[in-house]
This record gives sequence, C-alpha cells and structure tokens, in this order.
Amino acid sequence: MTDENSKQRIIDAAWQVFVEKGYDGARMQEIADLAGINKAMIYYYYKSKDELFEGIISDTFHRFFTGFFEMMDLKTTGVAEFIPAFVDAHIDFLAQNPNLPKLLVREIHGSNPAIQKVLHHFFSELITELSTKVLIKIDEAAKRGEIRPVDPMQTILNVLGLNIMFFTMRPVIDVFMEKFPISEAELLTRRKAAIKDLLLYGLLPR
Amino acid sequence: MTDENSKQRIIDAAWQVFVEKGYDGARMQEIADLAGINKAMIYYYYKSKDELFEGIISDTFHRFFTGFFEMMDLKTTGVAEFIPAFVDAHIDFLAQNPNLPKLLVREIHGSNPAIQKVLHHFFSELITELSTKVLIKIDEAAKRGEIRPVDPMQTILNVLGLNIMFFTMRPVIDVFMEKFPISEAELLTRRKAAIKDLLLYGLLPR
DNA sequence: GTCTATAACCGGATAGAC
DNA sequence: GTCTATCCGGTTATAGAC
Repeated sequence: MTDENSKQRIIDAAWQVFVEKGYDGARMQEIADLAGINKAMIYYYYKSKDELFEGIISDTFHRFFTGFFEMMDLKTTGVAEFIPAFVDAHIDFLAQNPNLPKLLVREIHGSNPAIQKVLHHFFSELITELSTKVLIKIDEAAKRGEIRPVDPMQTILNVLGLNIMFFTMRPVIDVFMEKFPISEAELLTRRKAAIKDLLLYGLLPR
Repeated sequence: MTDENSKQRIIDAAWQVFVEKGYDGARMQEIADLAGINKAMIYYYYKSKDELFEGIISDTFHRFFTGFFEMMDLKTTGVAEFIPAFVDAHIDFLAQNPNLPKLLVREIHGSNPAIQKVLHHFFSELITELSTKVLIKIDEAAKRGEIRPVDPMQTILNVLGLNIMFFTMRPVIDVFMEKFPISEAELLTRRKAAIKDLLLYGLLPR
C-alpha cells in the first residue's frame, strides 16, 4: 500500500476515469478515490492533470501500437490468407482493449494536445507502415489477379472501419441487440465471421 | 436582433459549441459570446446547462431521424438496387450533417442522461424500423437467391459501419490522407465507390 | 427581453505537517 | 511518501435594474 506502488494505482485509476468520463469530465478527486490514495499524492507524481493525461495516453498508445505492429507481421502467404487472419487478430486485440478506441474516438474530435500528439506521432508511424507494406501488397495482389482491382487505400479504410465500428459504436449496438439477446462471445464470433465473409467474397475475383 | 430571435441564436451557438467542445468542455460564456448575447439570456430561456443540452439534442436528433426514415423509403425494387442507393444517400446525408455522428460518438460512451434518452428513444424506433423492414428484406432476398446467404443483422452493421466510420474517425483519416492529398469531394466519391463496390461484390451471388 | 453584478460552488493545484 | 487543510481561479446560476 506504500512506495511506488501508489504510482501504479494512480495510473490504473486515472486510465479508468479518463475512459469513463473523458478528459474534461474526469475529476482528480475521483481518480484519487479510485486509487485509494489522497488527491495530493497525484500531484506528487504528476504536476498537473494535463501531464497525468499525457503520460498515460502516450504510454498506453505506445504499448498499443507495439502490439499492433506485431499483429501485422502475421506470417501469411497471400492476401486471401492475410485478411481473415488480420480480422481475427485485430478484433481479438480490440476486444481485449475496448477502452482504447473508446477513449480515442471520444477525445479525437477535440483539440487536446496530448491526443493530437498521439494522433500525429503514432498514426504517422502506422501510415508509413501501411503505405510501405500493406498498400503495395494490396496493389500487387490486384495486379497479379489474386484479388479484384480495388482502391488500396479505401480497402484499408474498409477493413479497419468494419473492425473498429463495433467498439466505437458499442452503446448503439447494445441498443440494437436488446431485441436480439445473444452472449458477448457469440456476438464477437458473428461479427468476425460476417466481416471475413464480406471481405473475402468482396475482394476475391469471381 | 431582439425578441425570440435570440433563442434561435442561442440554439445555433450552443449546438456548435457542444459539438466542438463536448458537453463537459462547453462553456456557457462561450455559447453566449458566439450567440452575441449576454450569458444571463441563456438562463432566461433554459434553466440550466443540462436543460439546454437536452433541448438541443432532442430537437436535432428528432430532425435527424425524420430525415433518416425518409431516406430509407427509397423506392427501389431489389436489394441490388437498394444498397448502392442507400449508401449514396446515407453518405451524402452524413456529409451534410457531419457534426451529428461526431457529437454522438463523443457523448455516447459517457452517461449523460440526455444522450441516454436519445439513444433509447430514437434508436429503439430505428431498430423497430430496421427489424420489421430491412432485416426481413435481407432475409427474403437471401432465400430468393438474390443475395448470398448472410447474417442479416451483421450485414446491417457492416453497411452502417462502412458508411459511418468515415465521419467518426475523420481526424484519423485526415492524418492518413496527409500523404495522399486529394480534395474533399474526391475523397467522398472514392469512399462511396469503394463501399458500394465491396458490398455489391460481397453480397451478390457468384 | 436584455443587461450588470454577484452569489455560490466546484475543482485543480499548493503549503506544509508528519 | 503520504496526509490535512486551504487557496484561488473559473463556471454555473441567480438577483435585480432597466
């Protein structure tokens, strides 16, 4: 309950409160309460709410993108094998970190400097990765006739959009599902199946 | 500049500020400044920030869903004609109201009562509409062999997700597009084309 | 209806004891 | 490292003149 242990408790609590309330809605007092420490303790480790947010965001997204890049290194031969493998990995990954897209989509439309930093720093890196590898891979596969001729950039947006929408629109989907109640696991399974089905039939030549 | 005119100015200003800053980030003073009236005037028409938000949200989403339902009444024969027509209409509609998905996705993950109300009131209605008409339409089209056998609910999520992602993830997409600069109109055209292309090839039987 | 002035409160941040 | 007590600026909301 003492020592640097507190710092970790603060980080965990802050992440949780920032996710639930958003940056503007988050209260330092609530973070302190959740961490089970005094509010002043937060200021012992971080000099401001901004710095706390910035620290947590950077750290979290750093770990996120590290995981994401590993995930994209899936060893598969052709696009027809890569796509379903990626969808499964991506959705599983997001299902284990559902708060990430939630927080991102919430803060991204504002002008919070910490988020702008994340956006440009990490996403620029992601785009370089995508454009030097995936974009070309799609283009070549199309020229080879392995997949239909498609707009590579838009195809990436399609895949990412299909995967991520479930997590950014979750509260809406929950309302949808009130009338068709199924388990969380079943819902995820169906979502993955439907995405892979659509993409494979939509991309492979007939 | 006087009379009830002020109320409309307040509504317009409030909508803009709530969209830009989110509920928690919005300041009554900023709304007053933007409306070109005094802060106290807002309290002459609305008794609290909550009530102002609630009023504007309910009103806006009421108009939104009215438009949405009209849009879904597209007179088309089969699914193969309906889908591209819907995608065009939906994206055009969102492009003219980009602040709606922005605000929705921003507030939806919190617990703001006004948003919860919108969510259950309007989306329940939408779901009834979807499940009594679209869901069945997809199911029948599949049985008729007009489209491939697909999970109807997931197909709806796919279509909506592909359309909406562009607006909920816009700041991310802008970062993507920094390296491939094209005009707004061209971007929207490509987005629509790619979605329709994927859906048609992915849903029509081979 | 519209304004000025101000009350009342809240929340981020700090001082300083232990 | 951890706490109590407190400051201080900002924000919602109201009182009351015009």
